[in-house]
Amino acid sequence: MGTTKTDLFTDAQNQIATIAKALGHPARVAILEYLLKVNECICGDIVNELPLAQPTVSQHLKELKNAGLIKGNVEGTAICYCIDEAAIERLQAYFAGIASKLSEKKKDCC
Amino acid sequence: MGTTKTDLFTDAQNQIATIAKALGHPARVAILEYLLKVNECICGDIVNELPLAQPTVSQHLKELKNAGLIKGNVEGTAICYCIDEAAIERLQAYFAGIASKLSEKKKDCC
DNA sequence: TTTATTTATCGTAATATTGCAATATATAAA
DNA sequence: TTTATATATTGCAATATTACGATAAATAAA
Repeated sequence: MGTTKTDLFTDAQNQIATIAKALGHPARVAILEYLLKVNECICGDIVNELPLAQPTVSQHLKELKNAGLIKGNVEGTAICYCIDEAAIERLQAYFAGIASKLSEKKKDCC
Repeated sequence: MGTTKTDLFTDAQNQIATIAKALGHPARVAILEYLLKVNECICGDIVNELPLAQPTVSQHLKELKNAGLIKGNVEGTAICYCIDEAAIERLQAYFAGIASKLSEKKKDCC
């Protein structure tokens, strides 16, 4: 118990869930928005932007990276992080698809 | 510890995180997709669609409802569930906004 | 080499999530 | 009222997440 039964669902469902889960924490949303605001690779600097301790930020960055939402390369002493467009586009396409299917049908329920 | 420090982030960041978190489990993605496929209110039936026990499904439905992703009304013995368009549209707009800002800038990094 | 700086990892405590059996609740049907 | 059916809640065990201090690793600068 306590473990998500991923084998019972499709790959597509698991992939969406993985990306969504990575954004399921405000610190990780804040990191994404900061990377977007600066709009270029950030080398160092992210830790100072967040009201959390350095190991905690490092852990959140790792989760975003594992989920494919950000990319990062070693750049000397610092690390160069930026948003991975592919993941964002996948999410955007997914929800746009749902929204368009929803608009096709009746709203007179619930 | 173990608790997310929501007070350190903006309301907007917490709202996105809450909705994303609700979709951070494949069973809840599957529920959303099932509601979309049927494209009308579902009264009963959801439990049979998922490979999980009834209390587990009930719990997932509760989380989707708390996050505002689905709506549900009591309908006799059954419960009528359907997708809440507003939440989907908020997500779609959020990611579309990120995607468009990303496309404005250089890609020659990371 | 030594020192400073930056990020990652380890270890751990507190809390949250997942899943389900058992049970409760609520309504429909007999 | 009794029975059947559908969903919710409770309680619990297993696991995951969150957060951070301490420490390691890796590179730049002195």
